[in-house]
Amino acid sequence: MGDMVMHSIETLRAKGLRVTEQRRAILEALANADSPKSAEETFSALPADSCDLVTAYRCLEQFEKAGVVERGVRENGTKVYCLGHGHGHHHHLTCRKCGSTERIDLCMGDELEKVAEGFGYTEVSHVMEVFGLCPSCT
Amino acid sequence: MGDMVMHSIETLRAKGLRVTEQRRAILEALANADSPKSAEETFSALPADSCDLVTAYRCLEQFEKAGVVERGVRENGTKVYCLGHGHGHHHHLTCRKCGSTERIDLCMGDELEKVAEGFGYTEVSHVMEVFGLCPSCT
DNA sequence: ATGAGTGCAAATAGTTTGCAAGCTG
DNA sequence: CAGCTTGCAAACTATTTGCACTCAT
Repeated sequence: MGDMVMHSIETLRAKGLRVTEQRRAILEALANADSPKSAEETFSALPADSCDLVTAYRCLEQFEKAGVVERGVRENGTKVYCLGHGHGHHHHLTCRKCGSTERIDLCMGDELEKVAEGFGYTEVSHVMEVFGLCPSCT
Repeated sequence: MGDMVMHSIETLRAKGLRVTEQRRAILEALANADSPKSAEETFSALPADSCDLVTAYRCLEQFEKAGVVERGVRENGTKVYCLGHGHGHHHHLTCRKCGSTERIDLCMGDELEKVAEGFGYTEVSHVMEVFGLCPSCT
């Protein structure tokens, strides 16, 4: 089990959440993923019968609240998750056709926060996804 | 009827799309909106019996393909549309609680495109939404 | 006239909820 | 042992599709 997963588990405990086999499996799956995954995708990446799909949805939601995963949105609106700790906040470039992704470290979170504060907004967060056609799909 | 709507109608014609009463109504509704609207919201903003909800979905989709509206995604994944404000690609800051929005002109489209091209990607587009708690909801 | 566009009904996809039973701390 | 978690079924929301009919060009 990677550092990522162990650290996430610590965080869960620290927040009073329980650590079950299902949650471990989901964290493992996310840790092994090279791109953000939807609940369904995370679920299919799990060893057979690890848990119910509904549980995947519920855990991912909890994980997000606990801050161990970051949530994004695909071009079509599906929510996607990826383990955040250690990776830092980042974004993804996704191929519209084949779905392959690249990590993008470019982010203007700070600027956004500044602008938002200018409007008097607090607890600012943002979601950004970049899409295109990858070399092999062009 | 505003310039916005007229210009959009021109564009539709130019792309070989037909101009119906329903489409005019939808364009009007978007023109009067001060923030991006979902298909359902656009539909409810229409004068009674302007058209079917399904038609709203279909038109918005066509409008996006034709380039007369820009599409975004809410934090929860619902798709939203707005008339390209005088062409300026821009983003929105949305209050998580009351839904009010502010326009944000900050955008790093160019940088993104450059990065994406570095990966060999073409036809790059991006979606970004910023969320927070507005002054009155804090 | 002819094919794009529309309405209505019904199907999907993604996600959420209710409730009884199971397991963690 | 209390109550967070899970599984299963069912409900829901947002969106899409099939088909016959209508209307813009």
